[in-house]
Amino acid sequence: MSSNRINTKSRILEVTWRLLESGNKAIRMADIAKAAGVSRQALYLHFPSRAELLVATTRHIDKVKNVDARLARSRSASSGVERLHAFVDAWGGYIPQIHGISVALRAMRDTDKEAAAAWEDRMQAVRQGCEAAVLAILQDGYLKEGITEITGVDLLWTLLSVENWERLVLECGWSQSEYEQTLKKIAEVSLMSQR
Amino acid sequence: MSSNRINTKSRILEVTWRLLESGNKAIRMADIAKAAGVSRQALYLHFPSRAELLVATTRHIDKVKNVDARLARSRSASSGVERLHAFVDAWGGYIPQIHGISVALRAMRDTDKEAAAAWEDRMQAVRQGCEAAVLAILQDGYLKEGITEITGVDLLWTLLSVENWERLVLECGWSQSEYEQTLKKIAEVSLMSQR
DNA sequence: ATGTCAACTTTACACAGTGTCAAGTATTTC
DNA sequence: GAAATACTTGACACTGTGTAAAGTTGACAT
Repeated sequence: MSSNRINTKSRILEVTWRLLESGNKAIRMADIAKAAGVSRQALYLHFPSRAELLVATTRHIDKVKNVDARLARSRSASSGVERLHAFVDAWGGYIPQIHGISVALRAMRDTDKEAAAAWEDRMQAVRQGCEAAVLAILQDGYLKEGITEITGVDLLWTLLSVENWERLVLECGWSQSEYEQTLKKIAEVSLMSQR
Repeated sequence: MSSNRINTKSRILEVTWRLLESGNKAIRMADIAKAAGVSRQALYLHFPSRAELLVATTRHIDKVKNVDARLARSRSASSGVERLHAFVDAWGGYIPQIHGISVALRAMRDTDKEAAAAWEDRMQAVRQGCEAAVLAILQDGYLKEGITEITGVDLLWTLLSVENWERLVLECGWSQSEYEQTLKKIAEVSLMSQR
């Protein structure tokens, strides 16, 4: 029954995702096992460690939610502003989906290299999106005076951090659209010369 | 020897501070004890738990660095912009000093209520500073259209988060003055109507 | 029908770090 | 010289991760 193994494996991933989404920050291996209806040890038959289970869950979510397609849309924009807006929509809209797992991964960063690397990787992908947007603005000739390409990317990347989303949406109670609109505006006034 | 007890206690606080400043994220009770030249158990004679030791260290740093005096200076500014700038200087300049302990406190938030409360408390103090600045801008009549007092505070508070400082200064390699200058500018263009 | 293999379960245990407990020691203080 | 203070030492409970080994169950092949 090799299909059984596959079923169990993806069931574990689904369950992990669901538990992390619940907002409970202290999800243990035992919790995941219980929710998946397997023994705690069975988890280690499929994933070598907690960190790798979380990383695999991230990849699983990416696959299901189709990140690539989301981000591709921002690449087709013609002008710099459009590209900026499209990217804020794409990434900003994706944050809520991966928020649960992002909390777990970040919490493991200090103790686990794998988790740190996985999060770093994800962040570099976001940074690339920022880079493309800033470059498009630069090529349009609208990059603000005093902002270099690099500092512009640093800035946009920082503005669009998951932590800022958490603060505004979860802590301050902003709606997702308020978040997206405001961040677009701030990114604009911070990066682009207004005429 | 009651003075001995006091010496040991403050030595523990100093050593904890120093170790946290070192950037090593995994400081254990045993490490602190060793560095302070006492047994691990002696720590529990002075502080009931790791969380309370960290909280006490925070208060100790505040006392030594004189936070209150720092923040008081921003309160004496006359105009809104000045107040904004003074607050960014005061808080932004304080972040590097408390960064080590802030990392430790935030890492404990998930598992420890005390640590969570201590950090929350600190953040609310910062928020009050933000509130005062935004209010001053509002009273000057320069608060940007579309920004309410509350959203303005949310925004400034988010911009001035320790996490954003970490990203720009530690991760992106900005200097402290680059950080301060840029944040002042962004806060200005985000919150104030430019004439 | 029987044996084999894969996908589990069960039980046990090592390990790290926090926090508790009890008994012992050294120095001061009255 | 007794009592109090500020420790030390050593043992241990607890939680969560990860490892190891032996047992169970069902599908499938011959």
